[in-house]
Formats: sequence, structure tokens, C-alpha cells
Amino acid sequence: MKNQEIAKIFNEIADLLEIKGENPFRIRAYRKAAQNIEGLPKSIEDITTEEILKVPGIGQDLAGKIEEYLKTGRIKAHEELKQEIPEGLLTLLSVPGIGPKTSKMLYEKLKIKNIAELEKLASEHKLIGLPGIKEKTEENILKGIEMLKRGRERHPIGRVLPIANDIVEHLRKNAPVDKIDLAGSLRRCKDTIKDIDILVTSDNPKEVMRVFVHLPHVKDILMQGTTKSTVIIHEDIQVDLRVVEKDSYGAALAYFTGSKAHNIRLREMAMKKGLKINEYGIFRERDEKKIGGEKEDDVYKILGLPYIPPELREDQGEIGAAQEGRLPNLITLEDIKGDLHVHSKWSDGSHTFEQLIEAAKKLGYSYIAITDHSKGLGIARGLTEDRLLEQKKEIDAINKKLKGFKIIHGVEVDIRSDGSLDISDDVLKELDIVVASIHSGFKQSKKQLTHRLSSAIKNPYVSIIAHPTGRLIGERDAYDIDMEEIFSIAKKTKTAIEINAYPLRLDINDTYAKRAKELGIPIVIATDTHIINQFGYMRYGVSIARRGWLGKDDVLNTLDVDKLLKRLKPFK
DNA sequence: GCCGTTTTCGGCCCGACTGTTTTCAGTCG
Repeated sequence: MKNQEIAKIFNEIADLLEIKGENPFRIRAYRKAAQNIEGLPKSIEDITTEEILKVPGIGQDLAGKIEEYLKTGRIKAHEELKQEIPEGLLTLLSVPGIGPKTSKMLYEKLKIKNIAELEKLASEHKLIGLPGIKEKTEENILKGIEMLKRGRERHPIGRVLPIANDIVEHLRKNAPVDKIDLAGSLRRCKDTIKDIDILVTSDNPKEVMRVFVHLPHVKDILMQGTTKSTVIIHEDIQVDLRVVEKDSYGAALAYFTGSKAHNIRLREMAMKKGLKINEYGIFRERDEKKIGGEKEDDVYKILGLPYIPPELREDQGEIGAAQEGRLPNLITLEDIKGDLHVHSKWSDGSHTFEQLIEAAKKLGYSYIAITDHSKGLGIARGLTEDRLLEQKKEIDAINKKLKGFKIIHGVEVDIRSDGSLDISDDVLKELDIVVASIHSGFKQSKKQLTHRLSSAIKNPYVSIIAHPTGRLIGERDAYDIDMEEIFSIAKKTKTAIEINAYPLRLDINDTYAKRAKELGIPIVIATDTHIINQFGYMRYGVSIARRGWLGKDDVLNTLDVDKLLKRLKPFK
């Protein structure tokens, strides 16, 4: 998608301007525009110039640069800046702790052009004596290079949240904390997390910090102050802890939950009302009097807004929606009545129907769909037509004995490389539902892949498309498909799209979920469970749905089973 | 470079920590 390419260039322009020491607001304008372009749910190529101008943070000039890029594949101003500033300076910027000033100075004084050179000179103590650099700074530069090598990549939320919760528990038990909450992108439930933000109140902040930096999780202490400390844990994730006063807790929670763009919008609104918002509270400009901040809701109330749930705080229209009273009533985990993508021992799952039923009942579900793999997926012991019919008999028998619970009989049928399905229509029509998905041939062209998915969607028996983009967070990118095309056919045929809740998938993602809702496409949230504890992944799927502005009514598996089957193709 | 129910000019969010400084610049979130 061109959106990412343009965002990347704008960010690079911002970096270059920063090195040049340009007007900081101009730099911010580029970064803001980059962020907004990246968050667009549509490809920027499909948007008219007037619409581009409506994107916040994009005016005449940047719209022109976007057009220039789409037309010529480059932006002249960007090329010129690159001529002016050596490539190496940008690379140095990527080292944590090195900003534009240091980067420029290193280049000018020692002609350092890349990180390898920097590392060599630093380890030979050749940096000491440069302006503002002594032993400690040199040490920190080497540390920064180490961190960069380990990668500062984002981690899937499913991996980070359990660790974060464990740290919170440790602090609760061993440190004198009163209130304690996770903040940041973790609280906003982004699909990937860069670092863990924790906020607490305490009568003894110093002791909290002491306990924090000595937690068994901690590998390295980056900074330790009285109100703020930062550590790296063994999983190479950064953890920030902030301690604030009780009467500032709400303001601090809002502030550290972000997103940054959302906060800036709130502060701008506050300014216009003669107010000032920071992490300590809400203040009246004229006399500095504090008028709120103990509760998070204060921040919104004082601006005349309803409470905005953390998942929506991305500056993607939520503030406007709040002003106009049209914030969605978001779906919750409790709304989910059953899981529609579950594997059993019949294919590559680990449990019998009985075990799965028992686990599902414990979660308060009233149904699950058994959707074992089809024969094309040999590695997963996929089922043949005969085995599927055999499975149907067994499930029918079990259903007769069940009260207040139902097994929906389905299959996860493989979409072959030519777009045909791995199980014949004669057998598919015997099933309650059919989940279809791609498991191979990810490298096909956009046209081929789009054709495969649309062929499956057009099949009269296919109820749901599972993990439609095939991404595995941190391992495999989404495959190249024309999502607008897929959505438009799904809408026509009333085929449901899955939010796969498996933490590495989270597929479709929040942006697509929001788009799907706008188009009125039915959505299901399902876990792809292979072992019963994976039923718990549902929470991540619900988070994606919430981030996509989905309400209970937008998600089919909030319905009772009878209504559900009437709404799922082929509408039984 | 963007933006406007005070404005088409003059604003633009705000604070903590570190290391190197004698009062603050740089970096980060």
C-alpha cells in the first residue's frame, strides 16, 4: 500500500528537517501527517484530492507532495534534503539516546557515517572529549547500539499482556502501591505493543521505585527517578513506571494511556476553553487553579465530552463522535455467546468434543462450532468428505443429549490455489456452517489471491472467511489482497468476515474491522482454538472489535444459536 | 506545515530524567 510508503517518506523528511534544526512545528506537521496517512482505512490512491485535504494535518502543500509521489514515485523536496544531508546521519538517529543534535555533531567531528563505525569508535573510547560527551554518555551510546541490535520491534499483545499482569501482581504484593493500572498502548489494546506502561499511586514512591528496579523480571535499569523509572525486562521489552499523587491519578491515567495524538487533541480543546491539561490535572489558565484530575472521567467531563473508552483513543474521529454524541456502544467480552472456530482431536486439535464442551460451558457459552481442517491440509490431519459425514453423525448424537448448549457442525475448508474449495458442495451443504480460509500459496499475485478469496466468498455454502489477510504478527506480512473488493463481494453475498482472535493473527485487524462495520458486513469473532486454554484468546479478538468501533449488534456470535444460524449464510 | 465560533497571522502539548553542566541541552514519551 502506498500509504505506508508516503508515511515513511514524511517521517524521513521530518528526521532530515530535525537534523537541519528546522522549525519544530513544521517537523511535527510532517510526523502528524505521516501518522494520519498510515491510519487511513483506504489506499490513498483511491482517494480524491478533495478527500485528501480533509485528512487532518494535510493541507495544500502536503496534498501536493502526496500527488507528486503517486504520479512520479518520488518527492522532489525529499530528494533534495537527502542530497543535503548524508545518509549516515539518519542511521545514527535510530540509536536510542542519539537524537538529531548528537547525530549531526558525530558526523561533523568524526565523519561517522554508520552504526558500525560509531560502535568501533565508542568501544575504543574515541568519543570522549567531544562536546558534551564523557564516559557515561559513551557507555550509553554503546548500550543504545546493543538495544538497537536486539531490536526495538513491537511485540504481539498476547505475549506482552501476561507479562505485564505478572509485573503488576508483583508490585501489588511487594511494593507500597495503592492504585495500579496498565496504561499506554496495552490499555488501548493495540495488536502490538512496544513497551509496558504502569501507573501507580503511593505514599512512598521511593520504595516503589526500589522494588520496581529489583523485580526478578528486570535485566537492565535505564533510569530511576522518584516519579519515573524505566527498565528492560528479560524479554527485551521496556517497562515504564510512573508514580503520581492520588488527586492526579485520573489525569495521569488519561495522559499515559494516550494515544499521543488523542491527548494533543484534548489539550487543544482545553486551551480554547482557557484550560490546561497535563498529567497532574486540569487547570484554569487565568489563576492556575486545579479543577479536576482525580478521576479519568474528569478530563472528558470538563471538556463537555462523554467518557471515551481507551480502545478508541487514536484520534481517528472519536473526539468528533463524542462531541456529536455518536460514540459506539462497544461490544464486551460478556456479550460473546459462543466460539465459531474450534479444532478438535479429529484434526489437529488436542481435545475431544466433551472436553471442548465442558470448557466452553465454563466460559458461559451456549454453543461452539467445531471446524476441523479439510483434507488438503494433510499436515493438520484434515478430514475427508467421508470423515466429515462421520463426524456429523457423532455431533448429531451428542447434540441430542445436550441441554442449553449446541455444537454447530462446521469445517475449516481450505481454499485451494485456484480458488476452488477442498470439500465438495454436496458435503458442504450437509454442514451447519462453513469456514473457508487460505493456508498456502501466500506469494501469489494480488490478483490471484483476491480471486481465490472472492471465489470462496461466492460459494453459496461458505458462511465465514477466516483470517482473511493471513498475517502472522512479527513473522509474516498480510498477503497482498484487494480488501475493498473482498469486502464488496462479502457484502453482496452476506458472507461473514472473521476477526481471528489468535494473538499472532488478530486478523482482520482493527482498521479493516472499522471499514467492515461502515460497509455493514457481518463480523464474527473466533479464537481458532486448538487447546482449550486458547478459548481465552477471545478477549484479544474482542479488543480488536472494540478498536474497530464494533458494538454488540455488529458481531454475529453475540446472538443465540437459532438467530445466529439464520444470519449466517446459507441462512438455516 | 497546518489551522481558525477570538485569528488568514501567529500560534502550535507538556514534563521527567540524564549527563554534563554551573543553569541547561538533549532525548524521550
